[in-house]
Amino acid sequence: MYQYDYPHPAVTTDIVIFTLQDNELKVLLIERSNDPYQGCWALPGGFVDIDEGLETAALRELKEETGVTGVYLEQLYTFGRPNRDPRERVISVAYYALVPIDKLHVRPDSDASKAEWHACSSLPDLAFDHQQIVGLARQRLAAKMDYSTIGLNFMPDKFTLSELQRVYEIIKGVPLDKRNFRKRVLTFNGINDTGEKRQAGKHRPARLYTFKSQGTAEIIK
Amino acid sequence: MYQYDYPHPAVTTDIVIFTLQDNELKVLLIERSNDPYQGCWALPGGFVDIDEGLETAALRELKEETGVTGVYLEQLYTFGRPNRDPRERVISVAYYALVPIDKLHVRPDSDASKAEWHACSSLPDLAFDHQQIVGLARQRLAAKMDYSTIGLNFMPDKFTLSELQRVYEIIKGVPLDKRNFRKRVLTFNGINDTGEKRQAGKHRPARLYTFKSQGTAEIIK
DNA sequence: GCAAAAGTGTTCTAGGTACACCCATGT
DNA sequence: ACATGGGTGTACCTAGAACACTTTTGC
Repeated sequence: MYQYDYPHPAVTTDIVIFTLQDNELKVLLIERSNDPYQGCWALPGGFVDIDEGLETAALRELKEETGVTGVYLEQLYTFGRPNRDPRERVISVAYYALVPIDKLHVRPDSDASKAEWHACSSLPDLAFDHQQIVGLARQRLAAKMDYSTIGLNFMPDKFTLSELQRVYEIIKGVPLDKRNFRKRVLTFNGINDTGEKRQAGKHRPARLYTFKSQGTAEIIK
Repeated sequence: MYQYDYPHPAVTTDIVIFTLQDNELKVLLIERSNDPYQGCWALPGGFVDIDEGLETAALRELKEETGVTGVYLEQLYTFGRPNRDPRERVISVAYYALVPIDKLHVRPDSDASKAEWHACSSLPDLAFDHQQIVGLARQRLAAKMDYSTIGLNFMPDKFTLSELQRVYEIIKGVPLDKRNFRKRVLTFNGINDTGEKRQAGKHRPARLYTFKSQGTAEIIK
């Protein structure tokens, strides 16, 4: 039992974990095994330990839910509307993370009966105010695609420029011109030509590039 | 006495209140009358009531400290490093506000022995991690000046274009071209010519303009 | 008539957009 | 030889930057 002179809220982190799969932007959702909202889909997250930093808590959740580390993580917003949780006053510090396509090894932990990737374009009803959290995260992601290198964090260690262009097209939802796209990304010198090529199908092999600073998002322009 | 099965952190809001005075960007600081950091300068702020929204709490602090309402307020970031407060685990949701030059009627409340405006260029040592909070707020403000109408929230109800230009020059720290500046702000149709003029000194009177949507920051460009 | 801030257009430059063809490979 | 995606250059257009003089007022 822990006692305080004044009532204290509980503090959680919720984390919006994005990835790209099958040409779609997806978020990781867990099916809640406990009340409230039992059986309902929700964002991974949980209570912040009393001696644990906020980002540390988010990284812990991320690792527990997807097994990945060293990815792009950013604080999104703090949600604290009274009654957003029926149990007690809960203030949630939301984070969002970008997980490269090749790094995900989802292994749901004990709290969740299952964890699954859901396309952003057709999300189920979500517990609490998680719909709103996902919405804000998508908005932030889309905005940052324009003026930062955030998109590179979706890429595996080695990737082709066509793959990268596809990522931008999916998130922005518009087709891009190949020549202009290449001009722009090659002007920015944060990606390197590995010298290697990858053969995929009956056509010319593509050059492979790497992103120098995985896990970061530099502001450009 | 309030009891919980698991330890709960305390949650506060701290608020960085900016204004412009004497051609300088200033922040409102209070001198702490209680431990910890008694006698030290700190940001206004305080505990979030158990049934109070986060923004509501910030607005309450703002009103208590400066007596102003209806100004631009935005959530900045949530600071939660363990031990940032020596008393107990305290997670602080930081907000920042822009108060127009003519609206401020600072009246320190009981918590603070005094409240004073301090120039950002020469801040005293601050309590807790408040130096860091002010730093982040300044950074955000400077960035938003470039791509939003946030700067208009520093203006009184009626203002001249020269006054507005001066505001931008102070915050960006660089002189601006008068013709280009006027072209840009007049292209954006969120400010209106009142038709009135103001005589100030031995020179031609200046047109007075108003900002249509006080308390907001539209993204432009 | 002079000091002091208000007000007003044009030219130049750079970055973004639009656009079409050849190349390397597998079958 | 043909189908498939990889790779490359130029012309145009528009938004931002640089730049100097006239106007209105008070003293």
